[in-house]
Amino acid sequence: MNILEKITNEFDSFSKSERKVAEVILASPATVIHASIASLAKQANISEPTVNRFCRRLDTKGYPDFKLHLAQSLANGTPYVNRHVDENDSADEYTTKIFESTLANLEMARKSLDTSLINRAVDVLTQGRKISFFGLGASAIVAHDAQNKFFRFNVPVVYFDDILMQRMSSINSSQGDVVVVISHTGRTKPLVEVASIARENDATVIGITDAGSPLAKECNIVLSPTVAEDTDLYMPMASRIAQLALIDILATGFTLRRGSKFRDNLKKVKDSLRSSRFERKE
Amino acid sequence: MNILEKITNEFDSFSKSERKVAEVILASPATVIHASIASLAKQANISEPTVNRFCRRLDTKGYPDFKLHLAQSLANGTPYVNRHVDENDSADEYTTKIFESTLANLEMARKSLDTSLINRAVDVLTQGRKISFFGLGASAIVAHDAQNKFFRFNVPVVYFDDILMQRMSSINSSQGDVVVVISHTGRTKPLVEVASIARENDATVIGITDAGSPLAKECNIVLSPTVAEDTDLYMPMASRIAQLALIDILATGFTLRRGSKFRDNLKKVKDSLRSSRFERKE
DNA sequence: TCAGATTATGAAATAAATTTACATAAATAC
DNA sequence: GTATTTATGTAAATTTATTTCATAATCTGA
Repeated sequence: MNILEKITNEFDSFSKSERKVAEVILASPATVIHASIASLAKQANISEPTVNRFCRRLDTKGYPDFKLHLAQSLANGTPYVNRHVDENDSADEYTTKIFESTLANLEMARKSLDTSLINRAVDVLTQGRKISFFGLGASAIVAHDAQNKFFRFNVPVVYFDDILMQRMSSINSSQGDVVVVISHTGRTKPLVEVASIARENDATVIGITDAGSPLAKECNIVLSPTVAEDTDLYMPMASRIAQLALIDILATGFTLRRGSKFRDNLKKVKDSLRSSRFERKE
Repeated sequence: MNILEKITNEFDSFSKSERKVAEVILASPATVIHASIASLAKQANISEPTVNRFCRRLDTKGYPDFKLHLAQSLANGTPYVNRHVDENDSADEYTTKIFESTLANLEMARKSLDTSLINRAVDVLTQGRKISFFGLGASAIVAHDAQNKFFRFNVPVVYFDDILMQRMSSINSSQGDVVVVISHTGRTKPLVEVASIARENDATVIGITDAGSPLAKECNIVLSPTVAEDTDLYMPMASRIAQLALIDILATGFTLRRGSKFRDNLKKVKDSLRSSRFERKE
């Protein structure tokens, strides 16, 4: 764990003097990195050995080692899922915060994904006779993107963002068909029904959704890229970006499984666009 | 610059003894972090002051400061835009690579964005009478997503992924209208024409595209989230995720500009979904 | 509330690590 | 091949960090 987070977490268990040091450190960690133990002690109004004890309490070998850890925490660009945009933020500030939060959430999603399940999902996708991607609202975009990727592979693929079309399509599905349902919360009733219908018709259902949700229960395979609870406060943000990254992963897995000859297809699709483009001059 | 890269770059300009230290450091930087100047000197078979001079040569204050820099270089986890997926990668490997590349590219996009232009774009958007988002292919998804966000603000907003609709729509635009055209390359001929038509009809055109492209020339404001050249090798990946992050930023700027009363709107939209959802149990 | 125990803190001494000053060796130029 | 510059090492000085030990603060249980 990041030592800055550790200080924050354990703050309550610190003694009076330790809290003083902690406050000074948290206030400006970047300055502390270049301070000697003496100057830090002075800033915090405590003695040098107390600083030293503080460092050891945090499982470092001593003050210099502590500074090393601190430097590393800072270098990580500080992953602050929790840095919320504020009313009076400048363009510069909210831009930074949104990027930081997106990065931190992607990192989180990556850790939460089970690669053995990804592997199984890729298996299923490559063996599928027909692939359908269903999503509503922000997840419709992810489904749309998935179609855009998979159609390049020259496999039958459809995408619907209309609940009626999704229903009709899943009623017509059968063994060998793969249905991918996408929903961040996994609690959208009509979509849960769609998944259920698809299963009743023997299609394999892959869910890109919250692992414990009602939707997840209807799926054969559940992939759940988890992001921080509070990031989609007013509108979907981090969740859909994490879902898109997952689509990239599935598409990549798909092409790898299909072998190298197959990859020529991709090039063909890409080249087909050329005539509608302005040439690059360089 | 990363101090490890710096050592590599300047290696040729080092003296004989300096090279010895450099070699030891490059061989196992993680070990050096915990070594004293004496032990490093011994390992490199040179004297302590030489190590010290080596550190200063690299623009650090001395050995401890050098270790700090080194620690930070290591902490950065090494940004791997260039770690390409390999034929024989396991699910675990390609998952990691895609996440890393996405993260690195987002970081890159963040650095490339000019926040003062974002600020101007937000100005234009808040003052627009009607907002249109146009994109084709993978960028259509981004336009789709933008519509999904901006319609929540209760402003007239449309999105088209069909080139004919885009043309018709821009022919009908007029002063006060804002047209946002999205294209990674900025070289898709029909879309450049659409932008040109919109401008002729006095709409304000915001481009989310490559800064030097033909499309950029037709825009009043150009926002260009730059990603590494080779990441969209076979299909759009990093580019569209960076574009989506930019949409988040514009949408956030929009809500901030509109003030707090306005944010109730967002809550209303979100609440309206409740009845179609399964309740959470916890 | 108070004695006794425990824990926290700081002053001074010690130990460790780093830097400086200076001398010598190596490399380069003329 | 000597003069000059540059590179390196030894040893001393300085800075920095740690340990020891005494004292102060806090807590425990009658």
